[in-house]
Amino acid sequence: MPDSAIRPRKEFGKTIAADITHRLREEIIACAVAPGEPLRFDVLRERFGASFTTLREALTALAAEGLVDAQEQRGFRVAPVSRQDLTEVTDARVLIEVELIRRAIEKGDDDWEIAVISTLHRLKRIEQRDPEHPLRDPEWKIAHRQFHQALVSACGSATLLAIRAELFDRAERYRHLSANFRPRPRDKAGEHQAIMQAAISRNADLAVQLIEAHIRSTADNVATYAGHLLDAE
Amino acid sequence: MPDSAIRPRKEFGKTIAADITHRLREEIIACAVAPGEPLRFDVLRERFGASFTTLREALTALAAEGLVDAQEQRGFRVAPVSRQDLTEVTDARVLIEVELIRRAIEKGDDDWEIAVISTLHRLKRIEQRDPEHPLRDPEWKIAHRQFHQALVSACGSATLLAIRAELFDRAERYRHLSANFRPRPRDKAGEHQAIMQAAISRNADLAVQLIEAHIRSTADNVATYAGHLLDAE
DNA sequence: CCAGACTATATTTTCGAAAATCATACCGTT
DNA sequence: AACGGTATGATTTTCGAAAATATAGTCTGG
Repeated sequence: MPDSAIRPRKEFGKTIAADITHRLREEIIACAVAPGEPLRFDVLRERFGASFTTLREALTALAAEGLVDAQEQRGFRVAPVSRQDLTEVTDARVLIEVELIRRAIEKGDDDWEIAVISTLHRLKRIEQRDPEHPLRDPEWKIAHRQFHQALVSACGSATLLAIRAELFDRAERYRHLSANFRPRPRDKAGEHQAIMQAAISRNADLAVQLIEAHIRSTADNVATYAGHLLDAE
Repeated sequence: MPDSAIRPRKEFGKTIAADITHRLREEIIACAVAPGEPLRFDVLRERFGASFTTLREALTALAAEGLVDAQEQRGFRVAPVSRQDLTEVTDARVLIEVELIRRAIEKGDDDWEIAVISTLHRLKRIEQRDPEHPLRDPEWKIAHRQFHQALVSACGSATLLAIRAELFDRAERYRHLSANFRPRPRDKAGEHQAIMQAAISRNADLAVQLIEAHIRSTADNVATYAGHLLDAE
């Protein structure tokens, strides 16, 4: 018997819909389903083993996050990618992340410092273990996400954190898009280390400068190595 | 086809789910259903004449917008209100709106100027007609929303405009919350006029200053006159 | 009288059939 | 051949019954 018969069906949420939302989100971010590709119910039904309405609920939630494009009466598709969208997501991320890092540095307590340091430590450990293709490693992705999350977690605004998280996901999809074409990842480890140090030493201006450069250079990389995918269609 | 001619079930969207999403959103913003109130399917079913799954889809969409609170396996409820949430929404609005007004002033073309002027004109006309309780007048609400939308529409970022729209809705719910207790609206007409003039004359710094004051004073008003509703639970 | 287990009821969540809608191919006419 | 309309098949959307889960109420043993 395959896993689905033995393993619990709901891994990430209490409801099947929430679980499928989570799984499909990860697949879209990882570009396991191509941008712009139609999401037909027959296919999804077989893949996720859920019914029409449950899938519909998941797709509706992802549409609100900007990862899925709902075309009324004509179904859903994976949100398309474009240079314009990449630019918008990048600019929005800079605007919000810069503000949040300032607030976090101002408000962060001991627990925040510990979270920043420990998440970076885990990230570096994973990078040491397998320094080749970080985006292919699910553990690296989680650790990377958690480090950036930890940096701003003390900002004091759940509202802005939620918006930041959505934008992070949308940006991560672009990183995956270019991962297959990028010859070699640049020195992210050093950048993360520098950001952490600036944050912990409460040097807000420096941290802001580093974060902005980090975000923008990632986006530039995507535009360079996945440009052909952004122009087509 | 004949059904829609007699009694159009779908007013705002092509699908029933999208229509209910829209109608329920307006009801929540207008505080026709109280913050924190449970949204039970029996009740919604009778009220909107739709089935479980269709309602579920609408509630999921509104949960993603922050107007509904989804409690897994325990149904949905109208998103609660609090001082903390009001502060977060206000701060987030200032952060984003200030940036967007700057971009709009920089990029806005003739069409933008026309949109700003004409939406303000309509707003003032409605205010002249019935200057008493603007928030009770659906037309005023729409015109007010459209004026503020027009101001930033030329910013060039659909992504940030969508985020801004969500925050605007969440803030509008707080305005409605305090509307019943506020003795008399302050001089909004004058503020709108001043914002428009600053924008059209491309005085970005002044426009930013006025917008921020506009947003914050509205929030202060809510905190003053609806404070008792924010502390209770 | 209380804590915990059990039962009954209320409510949410999920399912697959059925209705509605869209896309395509076909046909007849000009 | 080009065009417009229509039938056909594919796909989405909606429905209400059925399953799963939570909540309230009851009972029992201590």
